[in-house]
Amino acid sequence: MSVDLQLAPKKKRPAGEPCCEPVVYPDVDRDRALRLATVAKALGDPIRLQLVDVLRKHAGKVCVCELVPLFDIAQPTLSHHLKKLRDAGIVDSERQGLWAYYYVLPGALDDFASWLG
Amino acid sequence: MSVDLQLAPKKKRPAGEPCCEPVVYPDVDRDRALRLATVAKALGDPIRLQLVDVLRKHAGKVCVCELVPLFDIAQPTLSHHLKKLRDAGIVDSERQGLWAYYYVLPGALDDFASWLG
DNA sequence: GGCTTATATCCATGTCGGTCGATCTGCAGT
DNA sequence: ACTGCAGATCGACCGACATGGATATAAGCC
Repeated sequence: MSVDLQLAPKKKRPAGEPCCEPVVYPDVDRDRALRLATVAKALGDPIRLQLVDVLRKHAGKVCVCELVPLFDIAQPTLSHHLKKLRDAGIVDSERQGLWAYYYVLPGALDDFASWLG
Repeated sequence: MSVDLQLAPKKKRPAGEPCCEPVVYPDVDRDRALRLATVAKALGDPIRLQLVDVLRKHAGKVCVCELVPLFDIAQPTLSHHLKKLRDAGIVDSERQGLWAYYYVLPGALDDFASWLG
């Protein structure tokens, strides 16, 4: 787990020259780092990344039954990955009768994208 | 592991209406998804994300001895995280005498940033 | 009601990841 | 050579995660 970043205290150096120029300052506090890392971790699997890619490129909601044949994994595994993405706040789902439709939550990746610059 | 995405085959639906409009097409192939997910996974830890944030904001190379006091973790743990970032191709290090200096590899995050849009 | 289909949940298993203490490697200074 | 320090590696522990088979839930069709 991370902690709130603060300026590095001056420590005695063995020799004359310091190890590096001045200090290092942080811009991202612990909570924001946790939120950003949560999104990154959810995207840290090739299948989930491809899922998000497909959902983003496709305007509107996509039925799970369209997603299953795209990957070489069992259906419960795909459902598991979709749940991970839902828990990370990246996608959401909507049931219509037998089928479930998934879509990327608008702005879900904006914070991460702006951090990347 | 993911597979190459292809168009969803037409499957028989139980009732008349199809489950969703046409089909879904992919833009990211398996190899690119693997590369992007590797970067995302490396950023999927709050400490590593803060590390990258500090290194990016600081022009030039940063000594490890400046990084250690920023976090509430043991030194081997920080070294482990830095190694993860190095293995992911995000940062690199350079030794000068006793000290090691880390820096973000130029363009290491460009592909990921452009995927995010 | 009974059958089929779509999706989610449960469960077991094997692997991966974060953490830290101990230890090792280099380097610098005496 | 000896001592001290910075950083990396090793080993172990433990919890998290990916995977898939079996099962549950839920809705349409006959």
